[in-house]
Amino acid sequence: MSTSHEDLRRHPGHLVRRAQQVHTWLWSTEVSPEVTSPQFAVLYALRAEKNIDQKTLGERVSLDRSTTAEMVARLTARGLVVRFRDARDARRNRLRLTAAGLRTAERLTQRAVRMNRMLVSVLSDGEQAELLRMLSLVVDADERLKRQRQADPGGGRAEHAQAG
Amino acid sequence: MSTSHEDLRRHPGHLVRRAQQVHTWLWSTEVSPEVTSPQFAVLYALRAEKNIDQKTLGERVSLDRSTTAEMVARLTARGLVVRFRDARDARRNRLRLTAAGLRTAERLTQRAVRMNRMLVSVLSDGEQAELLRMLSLVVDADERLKRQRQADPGGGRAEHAQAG
DNA sequence: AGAAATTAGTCAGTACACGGAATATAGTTT
DNA sequence: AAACTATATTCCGTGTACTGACTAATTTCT
Repeated sequence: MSTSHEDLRRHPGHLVRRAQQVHTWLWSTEVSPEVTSPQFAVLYALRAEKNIDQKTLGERVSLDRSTTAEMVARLTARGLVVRFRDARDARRNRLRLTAAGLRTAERLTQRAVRMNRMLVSVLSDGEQAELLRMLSLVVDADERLKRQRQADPGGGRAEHAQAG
Repeated sequence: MSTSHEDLRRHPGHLVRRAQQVHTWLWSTEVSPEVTSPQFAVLYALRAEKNIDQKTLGERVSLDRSTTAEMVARLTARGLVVRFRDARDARRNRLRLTAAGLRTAERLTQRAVRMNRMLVSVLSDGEQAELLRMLSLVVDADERLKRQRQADPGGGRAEHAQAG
């Protein structure tokens, strides 16, 4: 006991990082080695909404402007997405899936669903639902907190009370 | 509803990625902007075990060889860690915290614990324990699967049955 | 209309993360 | 001892992710 490196493994933050690592690995082996999970998220979002701009896309897939731009550039280079300046508002890049992009999105959706089942397959169905619910709660609450603070830095009452 | 971009937000994998994002942000605002969470993990592991080599360190904090090497290089450059060749086995880099590294590790441990409480503070105490338990189960199972497959590629029975 | 503020995107810099190839050292076989 | 194998690290290339500074276009205010 008390080999204190075990403590770390009980920190939610560290656990989440490890969870993401196994997810990335499972994705590359079970879904696709060439299209990454965030790239798929982009294709998926572009399939759902036609001609959105980069900012909106970033919001949909939870990526900041810089990362979104890079990712779109990569997907464009590979012929899965097209990018063109909006005529009405020349600040915006509008985005659209190519035929190949659409095919890829559809093909990988099946596999992604299967992989996600694998990822949490040690848990019972009830536990899986619980995990999903709790993760959503945590993410939504913290994203809310982040937006709040960024809008009003240093202001407002503390919504996140720390235990203890 | 059926605005299908909401589907993504119910994929465990995607949720885990977002969870890691909010964790990273909360870390930088609540624990330290200059020492990152993975860097802290390294310091923490080095505090627990003296003079371990890079490979062992990587195992403790769940990082691959390349990333471990880079991180150690950064921490060395900042004077938090020292790295020296093992006399008995000249392949190995042995690592040790400096006095400053130890101080940093100890100072940040308090804050890390507090931040982790914040991260999951939308959940009740019971839920937090459940989340921790389930995440650990998922991570351990998938890491086991990964090691298994890497040791014996293509062999063995499928331990992870996919639902459906 | 002109100034000021806002907004979208780019660019540069830093850090995490991984796989494959190359290198060096160590251990094992014959 | 030479040949082979295993191991630890490094190096290279790619991709994700964020911040801050900058540019360009639009909107708002006066």
